[in-house]
Amino acid sequence: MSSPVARPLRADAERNRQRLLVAAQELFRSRGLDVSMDDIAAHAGVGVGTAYRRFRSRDELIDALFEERMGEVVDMVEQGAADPDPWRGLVTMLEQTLAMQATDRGLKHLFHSREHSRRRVKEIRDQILDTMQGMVDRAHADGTLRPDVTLMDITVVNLMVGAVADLTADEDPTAWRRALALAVDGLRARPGTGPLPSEAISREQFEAALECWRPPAPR
Amino acid sequence: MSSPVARPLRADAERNRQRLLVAAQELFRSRGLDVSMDDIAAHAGVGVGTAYRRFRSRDELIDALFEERMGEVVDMVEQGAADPDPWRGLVTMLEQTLAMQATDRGLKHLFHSREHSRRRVKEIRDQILDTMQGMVDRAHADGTLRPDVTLMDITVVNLMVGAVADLTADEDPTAWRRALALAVDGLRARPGTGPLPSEAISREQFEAALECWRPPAPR
DNA sequence: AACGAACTGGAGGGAGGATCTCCGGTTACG
DNA sequence: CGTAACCGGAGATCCTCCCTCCAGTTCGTT
Repeated sequence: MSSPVARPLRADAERNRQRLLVAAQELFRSRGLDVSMDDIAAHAGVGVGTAYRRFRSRDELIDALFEERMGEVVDMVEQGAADPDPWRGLVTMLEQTLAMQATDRGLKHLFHSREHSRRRVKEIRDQILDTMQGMVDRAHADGTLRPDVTLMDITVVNLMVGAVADLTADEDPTAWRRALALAVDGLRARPGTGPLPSEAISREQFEAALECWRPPAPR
Repeated sequence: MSSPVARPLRADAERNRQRLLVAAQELFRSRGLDVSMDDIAAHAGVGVGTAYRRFRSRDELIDALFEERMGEVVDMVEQGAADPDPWRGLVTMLEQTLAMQATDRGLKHLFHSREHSRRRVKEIRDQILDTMQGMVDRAHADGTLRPDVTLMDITVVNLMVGAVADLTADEDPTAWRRALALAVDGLRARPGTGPLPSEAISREQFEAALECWRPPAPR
């Protein structure tokens, strides 16, 4: 049996733990999860040894930071799903999740990796997709969403606008909004738009594609 | 003065040179330009030493392979510009250049790096953008292109559909066509579409953004 | 068929970068 | 004030990539 009461850390140790968490948070946000422990420790103004003493590995640090935050994304999606106007719900959902991606590459990275999906990410992603499927169905019934657009097309839009967000983040953090506006106009049902070419990608294909996303090269 | 007549390579040497070129071509296409000489040599069934004997550096190999191919991209764009219907020209131009990106990550990589733009890439890119500006102007005059869409928006569409092409290339090599169809519908002029949010990105910002593109992580 | 020049493969040295350990010195706190 | 807890960061280990070097092989010429 493990010790029932873990003695609290000494004051300096706890302070350093916090510093490490803050530093990791900042670096993960701006650069994605591929940040070395050396970088994190340096950014926290602490030795690497200290970093490894508090967090056995980078994964443990990631868990400590992101466990709760993943829920935020679920909330964004469900908030959109709760909108009585399905079209507006869909659009605000895209806006919200993209705003997240634009400001937190770490969280984005987490959702895109199968690496960390050994934990809860997979289930959360499935849950989100189920909710989104409902939104798509209602927007179809409503007649506002182009009928030949599928759930996977929505995720592809998310992916492609997300790419704009990634690449332009350091130059113009709002540039993705224009790209989203264009894409959203493409999603809207309208007379005279022919059927979409090719087939919609399958869910498995999409998961596989997600997996190899990497944050843009730092400059 | 350099030797006026370079003696031809011995038969085996020439054979290996060809093998290296083919191997490099294949790897660059499928993985982008970040392929090690070790990989190329191995893929050619040849020692690394041989690779370095024939090509002083990877850059030399890249030059040998891509010098002429860059012209193809210019042709694609100019072919679109020559279309009497400006809208159709714009769309086919996007299709062509994206089809290229979907099948040749090396060429894509070359166009996106400032690294290699010390050579001709920069001028070629400028030339392409000038031609495209003309297309955009004519499509505006024609009334088919949404009036608030700028040249840079077109390049952003290219970038974002290109991201889809990148990430889905191994799963479904045609998936990008659907994404392009959606985006193109968003570009079309239509009554009732409000002004686009945010500002169009500047050319300098776009160049900077391009630079940090990386091919997706291999699986 | 035999010889010298041209060529080959791949071991290995050097550079860089990440992970993780170890220990002499420092600090908190009962 | 003593000691258990904690600290920093040098450096061991393991990658991967670049590039060189040379003993051994192959070509093509005589």
